[in-house]
Amino acid sequence: MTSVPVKGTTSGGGVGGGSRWCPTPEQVMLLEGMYRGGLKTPTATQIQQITARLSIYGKIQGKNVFYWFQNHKARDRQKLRKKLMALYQQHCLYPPHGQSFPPLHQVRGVEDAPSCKKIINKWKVDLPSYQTCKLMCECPLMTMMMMDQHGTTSYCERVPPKTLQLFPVTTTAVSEDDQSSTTKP
Amino acid sequence: MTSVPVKGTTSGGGVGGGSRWCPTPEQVMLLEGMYRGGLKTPTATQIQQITARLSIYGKIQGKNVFYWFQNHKARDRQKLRKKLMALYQQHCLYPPHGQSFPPLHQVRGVEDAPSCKKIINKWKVDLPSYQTCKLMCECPLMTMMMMDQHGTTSYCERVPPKTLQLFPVTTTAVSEDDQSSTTKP
DNA sequence: CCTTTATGAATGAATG
DNA sequence: CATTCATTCATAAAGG
Repeated sequence: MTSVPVKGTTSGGGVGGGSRWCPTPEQVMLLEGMYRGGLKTPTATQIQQITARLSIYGKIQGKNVFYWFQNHKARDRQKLRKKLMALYQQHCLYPPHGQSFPPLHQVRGVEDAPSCKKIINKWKVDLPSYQTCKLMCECPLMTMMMMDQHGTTSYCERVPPKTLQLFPVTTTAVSEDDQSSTTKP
Repeated sequence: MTSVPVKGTTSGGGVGGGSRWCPTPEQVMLLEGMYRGGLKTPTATQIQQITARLSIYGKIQGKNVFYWFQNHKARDRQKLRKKLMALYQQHCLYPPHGQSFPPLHQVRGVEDAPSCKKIINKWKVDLPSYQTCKLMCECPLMTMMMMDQHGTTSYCERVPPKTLQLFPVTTTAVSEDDQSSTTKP
């Protein structure tokens, strides 16, 4: 697997410093290692240390590390949430009467679009995504869907490992994953 | 990061599966309809529903819908911004002092910072590019440039026309450098 | 062929 | 934290 672009141009190399941080493969690798290792939300101190250590591979700032973890975790959860939602819909929420799906209606062209604002509200008829997720997370279904979500989920954070570990985090071929979309070559 | 496809070219062994999502005309039509109808940023739930509905026209996944809206809006905005910029330059308002332009998003400076939770405040030395745009969008000039897009631009969203200065001259130095102790948890 | 354009995808950076 | 924005990357299609 070829690695990331690594491209020599643009920022990465630490040009005048106008662009955004472009992590080197080494940095990414290390960051991911830490993340998988369980570090999900580094403290200020940790961020500093990490920054220092990674700086030997390329220009990097504390905020980069900070954001990296923020984003990584967020996207991780986001994916999870989406899957849950999909499953949830597919399993529990059938349309009231076997009809297609309730909320969405043909929003044809602009012509008669009934005051956009309305539409938006119309669609907004969903339940708070966050709460929904929370609730759903408590439902056993979660187990199912976690199945294909590789075991990036580590122990630390929140509840102490004591509780339980749904799956043996066998460090499967992490990466790639995604919604199994169109298997990337 | 988790991936780094980089797939050289055509997956040799990759199943004929397919690379990325290729929306069918029907899907595109519906998506555009919704977009024009006012839906610019669907919620997670909406994405799921849309996905379900569009799936009868062809293979599609939640993330595709998500990205579609994301990109569509972004590009829409980008074009708008460009036009505005052009008009802006061509007409009135020259930079206060022969300087170039108000950097739409020049983030710079901000050196590393140790603080944790509040790190953000530390590097928060840039100017709000988004707001700038917003302000610009509210300027009457907008009307002009919208001309050639026919009604594609939905009439909803944002605030109603109002007269106001094009640019925030409030560049009040943010030199506030007091960092006292920032009691960090 | 090689550039240019359009667009799906990914991710760094913010904001609230 | 969840969401959103801006940029950038990777490709496929279109045009010279």
